[in-house]
Amino acid sequence: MNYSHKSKSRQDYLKAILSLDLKGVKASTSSISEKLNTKPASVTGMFKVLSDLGLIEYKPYQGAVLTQSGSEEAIYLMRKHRLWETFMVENLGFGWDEVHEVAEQLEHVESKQLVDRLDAYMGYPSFDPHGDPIPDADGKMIDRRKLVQAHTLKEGDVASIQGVLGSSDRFLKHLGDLSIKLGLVFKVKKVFEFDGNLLVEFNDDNGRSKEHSWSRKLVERLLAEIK
Amino acid sequence: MNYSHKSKSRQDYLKAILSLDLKGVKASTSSISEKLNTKPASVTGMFKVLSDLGLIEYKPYQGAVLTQSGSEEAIYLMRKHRLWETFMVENLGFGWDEVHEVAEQLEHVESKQLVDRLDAYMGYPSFDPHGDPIPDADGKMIDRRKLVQAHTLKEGDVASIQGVLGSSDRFLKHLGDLSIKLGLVFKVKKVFEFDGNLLVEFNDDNGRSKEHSWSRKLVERLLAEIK
DNA sequence: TATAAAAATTAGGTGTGACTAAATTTGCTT
DNA sequence: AAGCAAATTTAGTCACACCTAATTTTTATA
Repeated sequence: MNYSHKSKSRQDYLKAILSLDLKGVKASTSSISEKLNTKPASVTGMFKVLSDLGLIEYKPYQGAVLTQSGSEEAIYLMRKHRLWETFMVENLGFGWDEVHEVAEQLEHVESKQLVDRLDAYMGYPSFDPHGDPIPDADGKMIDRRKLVQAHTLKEGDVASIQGVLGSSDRFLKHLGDLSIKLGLVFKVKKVFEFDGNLLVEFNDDNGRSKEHSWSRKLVERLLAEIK
Repeated sequence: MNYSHKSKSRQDYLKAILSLDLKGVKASTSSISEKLNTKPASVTGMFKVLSDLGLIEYKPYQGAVLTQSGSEEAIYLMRKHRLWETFMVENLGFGWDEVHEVAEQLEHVESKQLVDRLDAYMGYPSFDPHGDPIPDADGKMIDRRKLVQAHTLKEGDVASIQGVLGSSDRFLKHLGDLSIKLGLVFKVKKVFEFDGNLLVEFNDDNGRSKEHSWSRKLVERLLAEIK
Protein backbone atom coordinates (compact mmCIF):
# COMPACT_ATOMS: atom_id res chain seq x y z
CA MET A 1 0.00 0.00 0.00
CA ASN A 2 3.02 2.21 -0.47
CA TYR A 3 2.69 3.15 -4.13
CA SER A 4 4.94 5.64 -5.82
CA HIS A 5 2.81 8.13 -7.72
CA LYS A 6 2.45 8.24 -11.51
CA SER A 7 2.67 5.17 -13.62
CA LYS A 8 1.55 4.94 -17.19
CA SER A 9 -1.19 2.50 -16.21
CA ARG A 10 -2.58 4.58 -13.41
CA GLN A 11 -2.61 7.63 -15.68
CA ASP A 12 -4.49 5.70 -18.33
CA TYR A 13 -7.17 4.86 -15.80
CA LEU A 14 -7.55 8.45 -14.69
CA LYS A 15 -7.88 9.57 -18.28
CA ALA A 16 -10.45 6.89 -19.02
CA ILE A 17 -12.52 7.89 -16.02
CA LEU A 18 -12.43 11.56 -17.01
CA SER A 19 -13.27 10.73 -20.59
CA LEU A 20 -16.39 8.77 -19.59
CA ASP A 21 -17.32 11.44 -17.08
CA LEU A 22 -17.26 14.11 -19.80
CA LYS A 23 -19.63 11.94 -21.82
CA GLY A 24 -21.94 11.62 -18.82
CA VAL A 25 -21.22 7.90 -18.50
CA LYS A 26 -20.57 6.32 -15.10
CA ALA A 27 -17.05 5.01 -14.63
CA SER A 28 -18.06 1.45 -13.84
CA THR A 29 -15.71 -1.49 -13.72
CA SER A 30 -16.95 -2.77 -17.04
CA SER A 31 -17.04 0.54 -18.91
CA ILE A 32 -13.46 1.24 -17.94
CA SER A 33 -12.29 -2.26 -18.77
CA GLU A 34 -13.79 -1.87 -22.20
CA LYS A 35 -12.11 1.46 -22.80
CA LEU A 36 -8.70 0.22 -21.70
CA ASN A 37 -8.89 -3.27 -23.19
CA THR A 38 -8.43 -4.94 -19.84
CA LYS A 39 -10.65 -7.29 -17.85
CA PRO A 40 -13.08 -6.06 -15.19
CA ALA A 41 -11.13 -7.88 -12.49
CA SER A 42 -8.04 -5.80 -13.33
CA VAL A 43 -10.06 -2.63 -13.05
CA THR A 44 -11.29 -3.53 -9.59
CA GLY A 45 -7.67 -3.96 -8.51
CA MET A 46 -6.61 -0.64 -9.96
CA PHE A 47 -9.61 1.17 -8.48
CA LYS A 48 -8.35 0.13 -5.06
CA VAL A 49 -4.91 1.48 -5.78
CA LEU A 50 -6.21 4.78 -7.13
CA SER A 51 -8.51 5.06 -4.16
CA ASP A 52 -5.62 4.50 -1.74
CA LEU A 53 -3.72 7.21 -3.59
CA GLY A 54 -6.62 9.60 -3.10
CA LEU A 55 -7.16 9.98 -6.83
CA ILE A 56 -10.68 8.53 -6.94
CA GLU A 57 -13.62 7.86 -4.64
CA TYR A 58 -14.40 4.19 -4.85
CA LYS A 59 -17.03 2.11 -3.08
CA PRO A 60 -17.29 -1.54 -4.22
CA TYR A 61 -20.01 -2.10 -6.81
CA GLN A 62 -20.49 1.64 -7.25
CA GLY A 63 -17.86 2.68 -9.77
CA ALA A 64 -15.27 5.44 -9.49
CA VAL A 65 -15.43 9.22 -9.28
CA LEU A 66 -12.37 11.42 -9.61
CA THR A 67 -11.33 13.39 -6.55
CA GLN A 68 -10.05 16.93 -6.89
CA SER A 69 -6.48 15.73 -7.19
CA GLY A 70 -7.40 12.89 -9.55
CA SER A 71 -9.32 15.30 -11.70
CA GLU A 72 -6.42 17.71 -11.86
CA GLU A 73 -4.07 14.98 -12.98
CA ALA A 74 -6.51 13.69 -15.59
CA ILE A 75 -7.05 17.16 -16.99
CA TYR A 76 -3.30 17.70 -17.13
CA LEU A 77 -2.98 14.49 -19.14
CA MET A 78 -5.72 15.69 -21.47
CA ARG A 79 -3.87 18.98 -21.85
CA LYS A 80 -0.71 17.17 -22.85
CA HIS A 81 -2.53 14.85 -25.21
CA ARG A 82 -4.28 17.68 -27.03
CA LEU A 83 -1.22 19.90 -27.20
CA TRP A 84 0.82 17.12 -28.78
CA GLU A 85 -1.96 16.37 -31.24
CA THR A 86 -2.08 20.01 -32.17
CA PHE A 87 1.66 20.14 -32.61
CA MET A 88 1.70 17.09 -34.83
CA VAL A 89 -1.04 18.42 -37.07
CA GLU A 90 -0.19 22.11 -37.18
CA ASN A 91 3.59 21.92 -37.20
CA LEU A 92 4.51 18.49 -38.48
CA GLY A 93 1.81 18.16 -41.10
CA PHE A 94 0.06 15.03 -39.86
CA GLY A 95 -3.62 14.49 -40.63
CA TRP A 96 -5.99 14.97 -37.70
CA ASP A 97 -6.87 11.29 -37.88
CA GLU A 98 -3.27 10.08 -37.62
CA VAL A 99 -2.17 11.57 -34.35
CA HIS A 100 -4.14 9.94 -31.55
CA GLU A 101 -1.99 6.86 -31.01
CA VAL A 102 1.25 8.79 -30.85
CA ALA A 103 -0.23 11.42 -28.55
CA GLU A 104 -1.19 8.57 -26.22
CA GLN A 105 2.52 7.98 -25.82
CA LEU A 106 3.67 11.58 -25.74
CA GLU A 107 1.19 12.50 -23.01
CA HIS A 108 3.10 10.27 -20.60
CA VAL A 109 6.32 12.26 -20.90
CA GLU A 110 6.88 13.97 -17.57
CA SER A 111 8.05 17.56 -17.88
CA LYS A 112 5.90 20.48 -17.00
CA GLN A 113 8.44 22.75 -18.65
CA LEU A 114 8.23 20.87 -21.92
CA VAL A 115 4.46 21.09 -22.01
CA ASP A 116 4.33 24.77 -21.17
CA ARG A 117 7.00 25.66 -23.69
CA LEU A 118 5.30 23.63 -26.37
CA ASP A 119 2.08 25.47 -25.55
CA ALA A 120 3.83 28.82 -25.88
CA TYR A 121 5.58 27.71 -29.07
CA MET A 122 2.21 27.12 -30.67
CA GLY A 123 0.72 30.38 -29.42
CA TYR A 124 -1.46 28.90 -26.67
CA PRO A 125 -4.03 27.19 -28.88
CA SER A 126 -7.53 26.83 -27.39
CA PHE A 127 -8.67 23.85 -29.44
CA ASP A 128 -7.02 20.74 -30.80
CA PRO A 129 -7.35 19.50 -34.39
CA HIS A 130 -10.53 17.64 -33.49
CA GLY A 131 -12.09 20.82 -32.14
CA ASP A 132 -11.80 19.75 -28.50
CA PRO A 133 -10.74 22.43 -26.02
CA ILE A 134 -7.18 22.37 -24.68
CA PRO A 135 -6.95 23.00 -20.91
CA ASP A 136 -4.60 25.88 -20.07
CA ALA A 137 -1.77 25.64 -17.52
CA ASP A 138 -4.32 26.08 -14.73
CA GLY A 139 -6.56 23.34 -16.08
CA LYS A 140 -9.22 25.72 -17.34
CA MET A 141 -10.72 25.27 -20.75
CA ILE A 142 -13.21 27.00 -22.97
CA ASP A 143 -16.69 25.56 -23.16
CA ARG A 144 -17.18 24.96 -26.82
CA ARG A 145 -20.96 24.76 -26.42
CA LYS A 146 -21.14 28.46 -25.77
CA LEU A 147 -19.21 29.24 -28.91
CA VAL A 148 -20.14 29.36 -32.55
CA GLN A 149 -18.03 29.53 -35.66
CA ALA A 150 -18.06 33.16 -36.75
CA HIS A 151 -19.48 32.41 -40.19
CA THR A 152 -22.81 31.56 -38.53
CA LEU A 153 -23.17 35.08 -37.11
CA LYS A 154 -25.85 37.41 -38.42
CA GLU A 155 -25.90 41.13 -39.13
CA GLY A 156 -26.07 43.10 -35.95
CA ASP A 157 -24.54 40.40 -33.76
CA VAL A 158 -21.95 41.54 -31.25
CA ALA A 159 -19.51 38.82 -30.28
CA SER A 160 -16.04 38.18 -28.91
CA ILE A 161 -13.30 35.90 -30.20
CA GLN A 162 -12.86 33.05 -27.74
CA GLY A 163 -10.85 30.60 -29.75
CA VAL A 164 -9.49 29.67 -33.12
CA LEU A 165 -9.40 26.42 -35.02
CA GLY A 166 -5.88 25.58 -36.11
CA SER A 167 -2.55 27.03 -35.09
CA SER A 168 -0.23 26.77 -38.05
CA ASP A 169 2.39 29.47 -38.33
CA ARG A 170 0.73 30.91 -41.41
CA PHE A 171 -2.67 31.10 -39.81
CA LEU A 172 -1.41 32.66 -36.59
CA LYS A 173 0.60 35.20 -38.53
CA HIS A 174 -2.48 36.10 -40.52
CA LEU A 175 -4.44 36.68 -37.33
CA GLY A 176 -1.66 38.91 -36.09
CA ASP A 177 -1.62 40.87 -39.32
CA LEU A 178 -5.34 41.53 -38.96
CA SER A 179 -5.05 42.45 -35.25
CA ILE A 180 -7.31 39.56 -34.34
CA LYS A 181 -6.62 38.33 -30.85
CA LEU A 182 -8.34 36.39 -28.12
CA GLY A 183 -11.10 38.38 -26.44
CA LEU A 184 -11.51 40.83 -29.31
CA VAL A 185 -15.06 42.23 -29.30
CA PHE A 186 -16.56 42.99 -32.69
CA LYS A 187 -19.87 43.78 -34.34
CA VAL A 188 -21.11 42.24 -37.56
CA LYS A 189 -22.10 45.12 -39.82
CA LYS A 190 -22.86 43.07 -42.89
CA VAL A 191 -22.81 39.51 -44.19
CA PHE A 192 -22.01 39.37 -47.87
CA GLU A 193 -23.98 36.62 -49.53
CA PHE A 194 -21.78 36.61 -52.60
CA ASP A 195 -18.60 35.28 -50.99
CA GLY A 196 -19.55 34.80 -47.35
CA ASN A 197 -17.26 37.60 -46.17
CA LEU A 198 -18.13 39.46 -42.98
CA LEU A 199 -17.85 43.21 -42.61
CA VAL A 200 -16.99 43.80 -38.99
CA GLU A 201 -16.32 46.75 -36.74
CA PHE A 202 -14.05 46.68 -33.69
CA ASN A 203 -11.66 48.80 -31.68
CA ASP A 204 -7.97 48.25 -32.30
CA ASP A 205 -5.21 48.28 -29.67
CA ASN A 206 -5.22 52.03 -29.62
CA GLY A 207 -8.96 52.21 -29.08
CA ARG A 208 -9.63 53.44 -32.60
CA SER A 209 -12.69 52.04 -34.31
CA LYS A 210 -11.91 50.00 -37.39
CA GLU A 211 -13.90 48.37 -40.11
CA HIS A 212 -12.50 45.19 -41.66
CA SER A 213 -13.73 42.59 -44.08
CA TRP A 214 -13.01 39.09 -42.88
CA SER A 215 -12.95 36.30 -45.46
CA ARG A 216 -15.27 33.33 -45.29
CA LYS A 217 -12.23 31.04 -44.97
CA LEU A 218 -11.03 33.06 -42.00
CA VAL A 219 -14.33 33.36 -40.11
CA GLU A 220 -14.95 29.63 -40.38
CA ARG A 221 -11.94 29.23 -38.11
CA LEU A 222 -12.91 31.87 -35.57
CA LEU A 223 -14.87 30.74 -32.54
CA ALA A 224 -17.02 33.50 -31.11
CA GLU A 225 -19.24 34.02 -28.12
CA ILE A 226 -22.33 36.05 -28.85
CA LYS A 227 -22.87 38.85 -26.36
CA MET B 1 11.42 -17.11 -23.61
CA ASN B 2 8.68 -15.58 -25.73
CA TYR B 3 9.45 -11.91 -25.27
CA SER B 4 7.56 -9.22 -27.07
CA HIS B 5 10.04 -6.84 -28.66
CA LYS B 6 10.74 -3.32 -27.43
CA SER B 7 10.40 -2.44 -23.81
CA LYS B 8 11.76 0.70 -22.25
CA SER B 9 14.19 -1.35 -20.17
CA ARG B 10 15.55 -3.37 -23.04
CA GLN B 11 16.02 -0.21 -25.07
CA ASP B 12 17.90 1.39 -22.21
CA TYR B 13 20.29 -1.55 -22.15
CA LEU B 14 20.93 -1.35 -25.88
CA LYS B 15 21.62 2.35 -25.62
CA ALA B 16 23.98 1.83 -22.71
CA ILE B 17 25.92 -0.83 -24.58
CA LEU B 18 26.22 1.39 -27.64
CA SER B 19 27.26 4.33 -25.54
CA LEU B 20 30.09 2.40 -23.89
CA ASP B 21 31.08 0.90 -27.21
CA LEU B 22 31.46 4.37 -28.74
CA LYS B 23 33.77 5.25 -25.86
CA GLY B 24 35.80 2.10 -26.48
CA VAL B 25 34.74 0.57 -23.18
CA LYS B 26 33.67 -3.06 -22.99
CA ALA B 27 30.03 -3.60 -22.12
CA SER B 28 30.65 -5.68 -19.04
CA THR B 29 28.03 -6.59 -16.50
CA SER B 30 29.38 -4.08 -14.02
CA SER B 31 29.92 -1.19 -16.44
CA ILE B 32 26.34 -1.47 -17.66
CA SER B 33 24.93 -1.81 -14.17
CA GLU B 34 26.73 1.36 -13.20
CA LYS B 35 25.41 3.25 -16.20
CA LEU B 36 21.82 2.16 -15.63
CA ASN B 37 21.80 2.30 -11.84
CA THR B 38 20.94 -1.34 -11.50
CA LYS B 39 22.76 -4.27 -9.88
CA PRO B 40 25.07 -6.57 -11.83
CA ALA B 41 22.75 -9.52 -11.22
CA SER B 42 19.96 -7.69 -13.06
CA VAL B 43 22.26 -7.03 -15.99
CA THR B 44 23.11 -10.70 -16.32
CA GLY B 45 19.42 -11.47 -16.54
CA MET B 46 18.78 -8.85 -19.17
CA PHE B 47 21.81 -9.90 -21.21
CA LYS B 48 20.21 -13.32 -21.54
CA VAL B 49 16.98 -11.81 -22.76
CA LEU B 50 18.67 -9.52 -25.27
CA SER B 51 20.75 -12.43 -26.46
CA ASP B 52 17.66 -14.57 -26.98
CA LEU B 53 16.15 -11.71 -28.96
CA GLY B 54 19.21 -11.62 -31.18
CA LEU B 55 20.07 -8.08 -30.17
CA ILE B 56 23.43 -8.85 -28.56
CA GLU B 57 26.11 -11.53 -28.60
CA TYR B 58 26.56 -12.70 -25.05
CA LYS B 59 28.86 -15.34 -23.58
CA PRO B 60 28.85 -15.60 -19.77
CA TYR B 61 31.71 -13.69 -18.16
CA GLN B 62 32.58 -12.00 -21.46
CA GLY B 63 30.26 -9.03 -21.67
CA ALA B 64 27.92 -8.05 -24.48
CA VAL B 65 28.41 -6.93 -28.07
CA LEU B 66 25.60 -5.55 -30.20
CA THR B 67 24.52 -7.60 -33.19
CA GLN B 68 23.63 -5.90 -36.44
CA SER B 69 19.98 -5.64 -35.43
CA GLY B 70 20.82 -4.56 -31.88
CA SER B 71 23.11 -1.91 -33.24
CA GLU B 72 20.48 -0.60 -35.62
CA GLU B 73 17.98 -0.30 -32.82
CA ALA B 74 20.46 1.43 -30.52
CA ILE B 75 21.44 3.90 -33.24
CA TYR B 76 17.78 4.60 -33.92
CA LEU B 77 17.30 5.38 -30.23
CA MET B 78 20.30 7.68 -30.35
CA ARG B 79 18.81 9.38 -33.39
CA LYS B 80 15.56 9.99 -31.57
CA HIS B 81 17.30 11.20 -28.44
CA ARG B 82 19.45 13.69 -30.30
CA LEU B 83 16.64 14.96 -32.51
CA TRP B 84 14.46 15.65 -29.50
CA GLU B 85 17.30 17.41 -27.73
CA THR B 86 17.84 19.53 -30.78
CA PHE B 87 14.16 20.35 -31.01
CA MET B 88 13.98 21.36 -27.38
CA VAL B 89 16.98 23.64 -27.66
CA GLU B 90 16.46 25.06 -31.12
CA ASN B 91 12.70 25.42 -31.14
CA LEU B 92 11.54 25.52 -27.56
CA GLY B 93 14.36 27.59 -26.15
CA PHE B 94 15.74 25.16 -23.58
CA GLY B 95 19.39 25.36 -22.57
CA TRP B 96 21.88 22.71 -23.65
CA ASP B 97 22.07 21.42 -20.14
CA GLU B 98 18.34 21.07 -19.52
CA VAL B 99 17.24 18.64 -22.16
CA HIS B 100 18.87 15.30 -21.51
CA GLU B 101 16.42 13.89 -18.98
CA VAL B 102 13.36 14.73 -21.02
CA ALA B 103 14.92 13.36 -24.20
CA GLU B 104 15.45 10.09 -22.31
CA GLN B 105 11.68 9.87 -22.12
CA LEU B 106 10.89 11.17 -25.59
CA GLU B 107 13.23 8.69 -27.27
CA HIS B 108 10.97 5.85 -26.15
CA VAL B 109 7.98 7.14 -28.11
CA GLU B 110 7.37 4.68 -30.94
CA SER B 111 6.58 6.34 -34.25
CA LYS B 112 8.95 6.34 -37.14
CA GLN B 113 6.76 8.91 -38.86
CA LEU B 114 6.99 11.27 -35.92
CA VAL B 115 10.76 11.08 -35.85
CA ASP B 116 11.19 11.57 -39.56
CA ARG B 117 8.80 14.50 -39.68
CA LEU B 118 10.47 16.11 -36.71
CA ASP B 119 13.79 15.69 -38.47
CA ALA B 120 12.40 17.35 -41.59
CA TYR B 121 10.75 20.11 -39.54
CA MET B 122 14.16 21.07 -38.16
CA GLY B 123 15.88 20.89 -41.54
CA TYR B 124 17.73 17.62 -41.00
CA PRO B 125 20.32 18.80 -38.46
CA SER B 126 23.66 16.97 -38.45
CA PHE B 127 24.68 17.67 -34.88
CA ASP B 128 22.74 17.94 -31.67
CA PRO B 129 23.14 20.81 -29.20
CA HIS B 130 26.07 19.01 -27.58
CA GLY B 131 27.83 18.69 -30.91
CA ASP B 132 27.20 14.99 -31.24
CA PRO B 133 26.28 13.77 -34.70
CA ILE B 134 22.65 12.88 -35.35
CA PRO B 135 22.19 9.64 -37.31
CA ASP B 136 20.04 10.12 -40.40
CA ALA B 137 17.04 7.94 -41.26
CA ASP B 138 19.42 5.25 -42.51
CA GLY B 139 21.51 5.33 -39.36
CA LYS B 140 24.43 7.12 -40.99
CA MET B 141 26.12 10.05 -39.27
CA ILE B 142 28.84 12.52 -39.99
CA ASP B 143 32.32 11.33 -39.21
CA ARG B 144 33.74 13.28 -36.37
CA ARG B 145 37.28 12.19 -37.21
CA LYS B 146 37.53 15.20 -39.46
CA LEU B 147 37.42 17.29 -36.34
CA VAL B 148 40.28 17.91 -33.91
CA GLN B 149 40.32 18.64 -30.23
CA ALA B 150 40.98 22.33 -29.85
CA HIS B 151 44.08 21.85 -27.72
CA THR B 152 45.90 20.60 -30.81
CA LEU B 153 45.42 23.91 -32.60
CA LYS B 154 48.39 26.19 -33.27
CA GLU B 155 48.82 29.93 -33.16
CA GLY B 156 47.16 31.56 -36.14
CA ASP B 157 44.69 28.76 -36.75
CA VAL B 158 41.12 29.80 -37.50
CA ALA B 159 38.57 27.17 -36.61
CA SER B 160 34.92 26.64 -35.77
CA ILE B 161 33.42 24.70 -32.90
CA GLN B 162 31.68 21.66 -34.29
CA GLY B 163 31.17 19.61 -31.18
CA VAL B 164 32.05 19.00 -27.54
CA LEU B 165 33.21 15.95 -25.63
CA GLY B 166 31.05 15.13 -22.66
CA SER B 167 27.75 16.58 -21.68
CA SER B 168 27.63 16.91 -17.93
CA ASP B 169 25.43 19.68 -16.65
CA ARG B 170 28.41 21.49 -15.17
CA PHE B 171 30.38 21.35 -18.38
CA LEU B 172 27.53 22.52 -20.55
CA LYS B 173 26.75 25.34 -18.18
CA HIS B 174 30.37 26.41 -18.32
CA LEU B 175 30.21 26.58 -22.10
CA GLY B 176 27.14 28.73 -21.85
CA ASP B 177 28.85 31.07 -19.39
CA LEU B 178 31.71 31.55 -21.84
CA SER B 179 29.37 32.10 -24.83
CA ILE B 180 30.82 29.04 -26.52
CA LYS B 181 28.30 27.57 -28.90
CA LEU B 182 28.15 25.32 -31.90
CA GLY B 183 29.48 26.94 -35.04
CA LEU B 184 31.42 29.62 -33.19
CA VAL B 185 34.32 30.75 -35.35
CA PHE B 186 37.47 31.75 -33.50
CA LYS B 187 41.11 32.51 -34.11
CA VAL B 188 43.94 31.20 -31.95
CA LYS B 189 46.02 34.25 -31.00
CA LYS B 190 48.38 32.48 -28.65
CA VAL B 191 49.09 29.10 -27.11
CA PHE B 192 50.47 29.43 -23.62
CA GLU B 193 53.05 26.75 -22.93
CA PHE B 194 52.91 27.32 -19.21
CA ASP B 195 49.40 25.98 -18.63
CA GLY B 196 48.19 24.99 -22.09
CA ASN B 197 45.64 27.78 -22.19
CA LEU B 198 44.54 29.19 -25.54
CA LEU B 199 44.09 32.91 -26.11
CA VAL B 200 41.33 33.18 -28.67
CA GLU B 201 39.47 35.92 -30.48
CA PHE B 202 35.88 35.70 -31.66
CA ASN B 203 32.74 37.75 -32.21
CA ASP B 204 30.04 37.44 -29.58
CA ASP B 205 26.29 37.39 -30.19
CA ASN B 206 26.27 41.14 -30.68
CA GLY B 207 29.06 41.04 -33.20
CA ARG B 208 31.58 42.53 -30.77
CA SER B 209 35.09 41.13 -30.95
CA LYS B 210 36.20 39.43 -27.75
CA GLU B 211 39.45 37.96 -26.50
CA HIS B 212 39.17 35.08 -24.07
CA SER B 213 41.60 32.67 -22.50
CA TRP B 214 40.29 29.11 -22.69
CA SER B 215 41.73 26.62 -20.21
CA ARG B 216 43.56 23.51 -21.31
CA LYS B 217 40.93 21.41 -19.58
CA LEU B 218 38.24 23.18 -21.57
CA VAL B 219 39.84 23.09 -25.02
CA GLU B 220 40.58 19.38 -24.73
CA ARG B 221 36.83 18.94 -24.84
CA LEU B 222 36.11 21.24 -27.77
CA LEU B 223 35.94 19.71 -31.24
CA ALA B 224 36.93 22.11 -33.96
CA GLU B 225 37.13 22.15 -37.71
CA ILE B 226 40.12 24.06 -39.02
CA LYS B 227 39.20 26.57 -41.70
C1' DT C 1 51.38 -21.29 -9.59
C1' DA C 2 48.68 -20.79 -5.65
C1' DT C 3 45.62 -17.83 -3.77
C1' DA C 4 43.08 -13.75 -2.67
C1' DA C 5 40.29 -10.14 -4.62
C1' DA C 6 37.16 -8.72 -8.05
C1' DA C 7 33.63 -9.71 -11.26
C1' DA C 8 29.83 -12.35 -12.78
C1' DT C 9 26.30 -15.70 -12.25
C1' DT C 10 22.74 -18.40 -9.93
C1' DA C 11 19.03 -18.95 -6.73
C1' DG C 12 15.31 -17.21 -4.59
C1' DG C 13 12.18 -13.12 -3.71
C1' DT C 14 9.46 -8.65 -4.45
C1' DG C 15 6.07 -5.23 -6.55
C1' DT C 16 3.22 -3.95 -10.50
C1' DG C 17 -0.39 -4.82 -13.37
C1' DA C 18 -2.17 -7.96 -16.10
C1' DC C 19 -4.92 -12.67 -16.36
C1' DT C 20 -8.67 -16.75 -15.37
C1' DA C 21 -12.00 -18.96 -12.63
C1' DA C 22 -15.00 -18.94 -8.87
C1' DA C 23 -17.87 -16.53 -5.62
C1' DT C 24 -20.68 -12.65 -4.48
C1' DT C 25 -23.68 -8.70 -5.06
C1' DT C 26 -26.92 -6.05 -7.67
C1' DG C 27 -30.89 -5.27 -10.18
C1' DC C 28 -34.34 -6.65 -13.42
C1' DT C 29 -38.48 -9.25 -14.47
C1' DT C 30 -42.42 -11.52 -13.60
C1' DA D 1 -40.85 -10.80 -3.40
C1' DA D 2 -38.21 -14.65 -5.69
C1' DG D 3 -35.24 -15.95 -8.82
C1' DC D 4 -32.10 -15.31 -12.47
C1' DA D 5 -28.80 -12.79 -15.31
C1' DA D 6 -25.44 -9.39 -15.42
C1' DA D 7 -21.94 -6.97 -13.13
C1' DT D 8 -18.43 -7.00 -9.82
C1' DT D 9 -15.22 -8.72 -6.57
C1' DT D 10 -12.08 -12.22 -4.65
C1' DA D 11 -8.60 -15.68 -4.98
C1' DG D 12 -4.89 -17.42 -7.04
C1' DT D 13 -1.30 -17.09 -11.30
C1' DC D 14 1.89 -15.11 -14.39
C1' DA D 15 5.55 -12.16 -16.74
C1' DC D 16 8.69 -8.54 -16.29
C1' DA D 17 12.39 -6.33 -14.34
C1' DC D 18 14.21 -5.39 -10.47
C1' DC D 19 16.48 -6.90 -5.75
C1' DT D 20 19.79 -9.57 -2.04
C1' DA D 21 22.64 -13.34 -0.73
C1' DA D 22 25.35 -17.08 -1.92
C1' DT D 23 28.25 -19.31 -5.31
C1' DT D 24 31.26 -19.64 -9.18
C1' DT D 25 34.61 -17.91 -12.45
C1' DT D 26 38.17 -14.83 -13.81
C1' DT D 27 42.11 -11.89 -12.84
C1' DA D 28 45.85 -10.11 -10.66
C1' DT D 29 49.65 -10.70 -7.55
C1' DA D 30 52.76 -12.51 -4.24
